[in-house]
Amino acid sequence: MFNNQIIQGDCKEILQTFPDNSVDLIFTSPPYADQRKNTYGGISPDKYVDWFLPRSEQFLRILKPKGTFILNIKERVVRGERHTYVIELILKMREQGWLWTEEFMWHKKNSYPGKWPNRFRDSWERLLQFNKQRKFNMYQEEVMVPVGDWAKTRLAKLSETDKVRDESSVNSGFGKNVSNWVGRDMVYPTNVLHMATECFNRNHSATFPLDLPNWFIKLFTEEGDLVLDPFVGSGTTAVAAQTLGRNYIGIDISEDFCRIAEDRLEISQPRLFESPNDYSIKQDSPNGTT
Amino acid sequence: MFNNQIIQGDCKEILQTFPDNSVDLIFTSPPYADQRKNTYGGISPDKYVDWFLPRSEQFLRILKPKGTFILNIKERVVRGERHTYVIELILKMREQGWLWTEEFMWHKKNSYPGKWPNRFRDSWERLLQFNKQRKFNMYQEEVMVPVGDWAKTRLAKLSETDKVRDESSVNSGFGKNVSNWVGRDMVYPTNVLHMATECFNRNHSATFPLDLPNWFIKLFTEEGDLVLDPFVGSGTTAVAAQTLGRNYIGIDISEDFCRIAEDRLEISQPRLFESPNDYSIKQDSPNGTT
DNA sequence: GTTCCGCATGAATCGATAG
DNA sequence: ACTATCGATTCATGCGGAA
Repeated sequence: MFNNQIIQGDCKEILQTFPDNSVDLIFTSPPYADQRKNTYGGISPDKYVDWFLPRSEQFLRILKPKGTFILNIKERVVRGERHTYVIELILKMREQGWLWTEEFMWHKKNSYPGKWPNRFRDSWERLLQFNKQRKFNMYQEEVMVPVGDWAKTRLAKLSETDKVRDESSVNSGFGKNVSNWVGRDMVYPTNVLHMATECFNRNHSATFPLDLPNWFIKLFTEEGDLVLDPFVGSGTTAVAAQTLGRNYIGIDISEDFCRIAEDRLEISQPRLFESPNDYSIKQDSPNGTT
Repeated sequence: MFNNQIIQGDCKEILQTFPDNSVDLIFTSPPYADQRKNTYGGISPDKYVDWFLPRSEQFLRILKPKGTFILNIKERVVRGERHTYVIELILKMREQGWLWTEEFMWHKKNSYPGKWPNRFRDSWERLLQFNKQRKFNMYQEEVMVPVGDWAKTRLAKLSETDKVRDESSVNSGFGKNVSNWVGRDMVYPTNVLHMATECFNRNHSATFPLDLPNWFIKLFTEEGDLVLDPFVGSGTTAVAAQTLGRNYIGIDISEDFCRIAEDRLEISQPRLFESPNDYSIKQDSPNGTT
């Protein structure tokens, strides 16, 4: 098929040539409404849902039954209000047959600066998880994180004070949980991710950090699986998939972006032989102090 | 009127006795669907919107034109999916006349423990901001936070070495730049709040940390303003308002909760004479490392 | 070789000005 | 009135050069 390629075109048309149930993970950050006008022509917020739905219909068809679709998106402010196109999209996609399984939170540590009389800087984006079935592939152990300071300090004093408390306060839920942590270095993460945007690469404006697709690819796929990004842009998703030993397909309507993505894939390829697992996931430790 | 009281009853009826445009801030964390069954009879997720709308209609009427409504809520999981009642509520409240101004994010640093095969621990909640007008009262300076580690480490040596340099090299352009930073260790926060839940209150569920109402009361009201919590529960919002020198009104359908709230208000009252501003806001520093 | 600092750069938003 | 463009605002981040 098209494995490990960047394809130029509109994913609405390109994907029609794909067979049913063939993709393990779709991870994408589509052009936000009116946001990347120069490359995408600027979809107006009011028409965004209608623009998106025929594409998500294709996503639904080509996704494997146990596959996952992660949609990175954030609504913009229109006339002083958060626009509703994202939450309307969720409702419409459910009518289309999607399950809205979860909403992860990307806390952008370095959000865009600015000051306004009626709002603060927007510092988070949504990562909507959609599935075809209630049962889907999830490899939670792959994204475990080192235990945070909270647990470290808590467990240090456990033997002294908390063991006594453990007996006295049974229904706090705390004492029982602590015993699960003892002797562990790694814990499961939460649904909040703390990552900085990458605004330093001059050649390509990577919209999200490599760690973001990295995390979800590890979580929802195994090696050899197929990862699709239908709005691949500068190719961050494809690079992450390639580095992690997954197959990738990237689609973008812009020829320039396709070329940039191919260049990045070319450059990142040799790294496989140097340090295969050099991408550290800076995901939040459960207490958020990392 | 009812200033500085806890009122037992259903806010839908109680609020009908309130005059129009009389409240400066409504801050509340309503009973989540099916969560506080024993007290509110357990509103089923599918009926939640219909249950809420007549109440939010009263909120809209009694709120001052430049006032704000902060709604702390999070949809629960139903049959493996995030339920849609929260986003449906947003759409319906807009039809009611509300403006959906912003969505703050409360990152719960110590989320409820647990492990499931298909999802991680839920570590964030929504704080939906609604307004009647595009222009509303906002006192941003009241919630400024210490500057992040970046500036801390970089400016740490300023007072020692660089102040000397400042005098010797006048036209380097460096001295002028420094003057902007010296004495300025506070920056505006973002729309992501990092606070731990308070897990010591065992008798009543659905508690949020005192810092949460504290932060919004400081941000959206001045001293002497009126703060309403129509689902006051154990009284956290009222205590915060009282401590900050605002007037409060708390409403709850449960007599037990009303008594607990009144007790807490009684206890917290004397603190005013000890240390009026002793509640440190642990809001996120912009880089999220706090 | 470290550590340290200057610099450019963002999926932004508002208000004013202009057609 | 309603849209389109532009300037001002602001701060975390990594790179590159300097000490």
